[in-house]
Amino acid sequence: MISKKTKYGLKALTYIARNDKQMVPIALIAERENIPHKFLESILLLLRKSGFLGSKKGKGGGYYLLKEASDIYMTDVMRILEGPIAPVACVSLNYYEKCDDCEDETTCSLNKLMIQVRDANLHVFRNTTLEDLK
Amino acid sequence: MISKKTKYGLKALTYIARNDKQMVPIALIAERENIPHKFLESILLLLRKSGFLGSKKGKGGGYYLLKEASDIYMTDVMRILEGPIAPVACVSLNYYEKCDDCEDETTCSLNKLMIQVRDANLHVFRNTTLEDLK
DNA sequence: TAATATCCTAGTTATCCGATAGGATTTATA
DNA sequence: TATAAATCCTATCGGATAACTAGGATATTA
Repeated sequence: MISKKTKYGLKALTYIARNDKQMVPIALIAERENIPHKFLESILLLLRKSGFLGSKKGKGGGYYLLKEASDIYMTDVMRILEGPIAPVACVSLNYYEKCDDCEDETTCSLNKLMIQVRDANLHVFRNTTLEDLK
Repeated sequence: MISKKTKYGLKALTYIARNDKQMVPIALIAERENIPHKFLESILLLLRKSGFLGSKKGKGGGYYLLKEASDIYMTDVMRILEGPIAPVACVSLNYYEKCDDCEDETTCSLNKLMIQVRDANLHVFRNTTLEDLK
């Protein structure tokens, strides 16, 4: 199950994408999408620092997409918001970590299944961009 | 990412499946698979109460499969150990729950993506049995 | 009756999730 | 130039959950 952070983040990105070429303030998204204002603030800050969003301060300011929605892939968004796409770190492409309970990955009984799950999810996320959520 | 409970549970089931027709005591699995004994105990208890395992107390006792490994589907195991397969409750087949932030699921921007993710995972789990992990 | 198992309930500890507080900074506009 | 409207940033907090442990009750075998 994905976190609320991820869910809110995706909804916010979609909202911003729908209002492209305009500044979208946090307060507007928060209200329309029923997301706690301060929580959303921290999420948008993260998305900005991760290079998805630009922002402008002050009156009339807000957030906007730095790229075309069709160039924003779910793989990248999910990794920032939710973390690894793989179900276990030992089969993660971007967040690899060795299992401490497992001697040898090649003989681990779960390895094949975990890779299948990873790839199934990757396939979906690689073939979906923010444009598809609009 | 799956919990250690799920990981340990799957490893234990596989271990038991490999030693089918024999009683397998917790202590043996714990040692061979590097799983904390007491933690594993609670997991096997759950798997027994969920109908995957049978057990026998006392000397020479242990756990055994109640069904053929090829009849134990990952969908069922994952739902018990990990919970919903769906990434959000509002697209879950077995654990459905309405979103509190969402008015209408049919117009929710995430709905289609979430269903795709759910189905991708379901497809893997429906086509994998414990036999495949042996 | 001693050794070996599971059964069961109830903890404990640490981490993370979800959300909030409160001010600093920047910008537009009246 | 004052003020309102935004983001920026750090810090914090309560509650839930994950991971694991304790300790005995109960059953079985030899």
